[in-house]
Amino acid sequence: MSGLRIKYLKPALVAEHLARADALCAATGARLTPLRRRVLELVVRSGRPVGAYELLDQMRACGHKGAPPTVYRALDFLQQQGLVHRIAMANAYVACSHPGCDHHALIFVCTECGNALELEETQVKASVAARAEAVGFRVPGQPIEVAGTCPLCQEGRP
Amino acid sequence: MSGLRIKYLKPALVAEHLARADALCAATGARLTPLRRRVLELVVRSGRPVGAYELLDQMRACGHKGAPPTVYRALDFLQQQGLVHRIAMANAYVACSHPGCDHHALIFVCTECGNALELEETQVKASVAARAEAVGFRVPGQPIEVAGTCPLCQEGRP
DNA sequence: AAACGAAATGTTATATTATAACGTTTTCAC
DNA sequence: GTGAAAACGTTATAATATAACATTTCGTTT
Repeated sequence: MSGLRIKYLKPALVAEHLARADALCAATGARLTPLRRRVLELVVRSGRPVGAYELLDQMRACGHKGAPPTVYRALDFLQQQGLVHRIAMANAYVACSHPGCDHHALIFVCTECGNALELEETQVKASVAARAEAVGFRVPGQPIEVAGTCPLCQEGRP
Repeated sequence: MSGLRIKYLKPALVAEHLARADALCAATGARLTPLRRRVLELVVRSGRPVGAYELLDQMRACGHKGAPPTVYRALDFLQQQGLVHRIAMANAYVACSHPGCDHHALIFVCTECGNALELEETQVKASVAARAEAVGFRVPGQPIEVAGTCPLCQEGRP
């Protein structure tokens, strides 16, 4: 991960994302508390996978006195609600781009810049499911991470 | 990960695996030193994904005075040679089941027992490649991790 | 064989990521 | 209001991984 292109989402898109989260949680009875909502907002605003301690620093920069468990608990909740995905290969967390739907099957992660692209997808999902069935594995609908190089980083731009 | 079934490979299979590694490294000029070979042997013998510190403990149990970098460097080398895969979701390392071929495309990882199953695969690989091309991502041939539950763990056996 | 440079290994310290454990506060149902 | 459960605060620590630099080994050249 060399040049970490910063990529903040437009405020309007952030607001829209949060509103959708509000609606989803209201529908399921899950409690999107101010703290959890704040963490989600930070993840959404980043527009890319961010580390837990990065989020913690941002919380602190905004005056919040928090420790790691604060962030990790919020992230756990957000993952359970399908609002955030954990990218294992990057030890990072990214906002789900289609919360509410469970079409999300594929996340391309750029090993150069750290950005990620989540796709709605059926073909890969289907072929994985077929293969899983063949060997007796049961696979839940979690997104699949694929490492690669994004278009921008392929052009030599760091 | 509840019941961690122990699953040691038969000595004959371990020897065969190591011999193949010897041959591959001899062919490419890579130096499979005693230390690296020892680490590979431990990974192969485990027959499942193992943590770096687990390997370190085994090294120490056999009288080797080593520190983390020792194991991590050996693992880095083995990964470069395609002899070992890192399972990011488990922070663990597993022997490649088809070293030398690059058919490996898919690794099912059981979140219950921690075992993994590596498959030679073309369908998933092809659909991922198609999707990657559509969005401009370049994806190297690294195996794809898929979390799930293995047949044994589905039967209630921990 | 001696000397050199590069690769590998040893060693110490520390960074990074994540969770355990327990106390306090808030929230909600009754 | 009261009690139980959920959420949050706080401290400490576990688990994973790497930085930095010294030493040794190895292959090559002289």
